[in-house]
Amino acid sequence: MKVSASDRPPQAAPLPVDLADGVFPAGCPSRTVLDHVTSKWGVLILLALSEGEQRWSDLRRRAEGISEKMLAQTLKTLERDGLVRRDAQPVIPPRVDYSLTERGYGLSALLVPLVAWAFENAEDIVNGQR
Amino acid sequence: MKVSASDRPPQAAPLPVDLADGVFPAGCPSRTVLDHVTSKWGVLILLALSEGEQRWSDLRRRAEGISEKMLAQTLKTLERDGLVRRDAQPVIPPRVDYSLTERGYGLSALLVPLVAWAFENAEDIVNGQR
DNA sequence: CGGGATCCCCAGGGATACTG
DNA sequence: CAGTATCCCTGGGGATCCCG
Repeated sequence: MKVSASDRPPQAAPLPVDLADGVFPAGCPSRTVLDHVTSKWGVLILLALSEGEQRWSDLRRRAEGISEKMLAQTLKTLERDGLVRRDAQPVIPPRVDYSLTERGYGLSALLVPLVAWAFENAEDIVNGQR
Repeated sequence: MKVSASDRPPQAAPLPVDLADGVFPAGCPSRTVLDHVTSKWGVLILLALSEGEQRWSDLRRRAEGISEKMLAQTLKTLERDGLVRRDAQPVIPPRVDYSLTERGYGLSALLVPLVAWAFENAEDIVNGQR
């Protein structure tokens, strides 16, 4: 059964079926990946790295409020997902650089507009709260 | 000190300064908004609603695995943020329709490519794990 | 400097039961 | 049908100490 266009806002559009079928099921891999990528700190780290290579301490300062544990965990997850490259140099004191992989850059290109949207709409949203 | 272009992958680009300043600080509103929007269930609900108006029970079935508590909580948060519109009809049995607001649609337009990315890359990513 | 290992805590979230 | 209320628990995540 079809629904006439006037029944819903003009912007409403059906998702590609394979996308809908692929993401909504409970156990699907895309859910896991989505969780990694949209995690509280994951977004910020990915965003920071989209500006280029950064050191551990840079990231720690950049993602204000992150604990060492969560930074390590987030970076490890993103590295396992093939989104972040880790370059450890065997010097004293140690120096480790993190950067995005090709795939990581592809993702960050989608994340940047999202974060920009959040930034632009944040004030309106919190104001509407009261 | 400047870094020459060859030192980093060609895709690396600085974020707009106001964006970087706005999102990385700990207490900023954009962090909160971002957390709502990228929350585990928030993304799926927003995505489902991007296809048009849906009822509570539709959403519950769609976002497979969500508990009633989390569905209620997620919808309430998104409604407070002005992203989701709630239309309760005073009939027996009750019927409540949820749909995206104008702002919600703007957001979903950014979310769809992200979820599509997750779906397309999910297999590669989990395969790379072993 | 860049982490790893531990301990510990509370709130995020599930399950169940009830209601308008 | 569309929620609310309650109980309960575990694992996400902070704090701290240590090590190469």
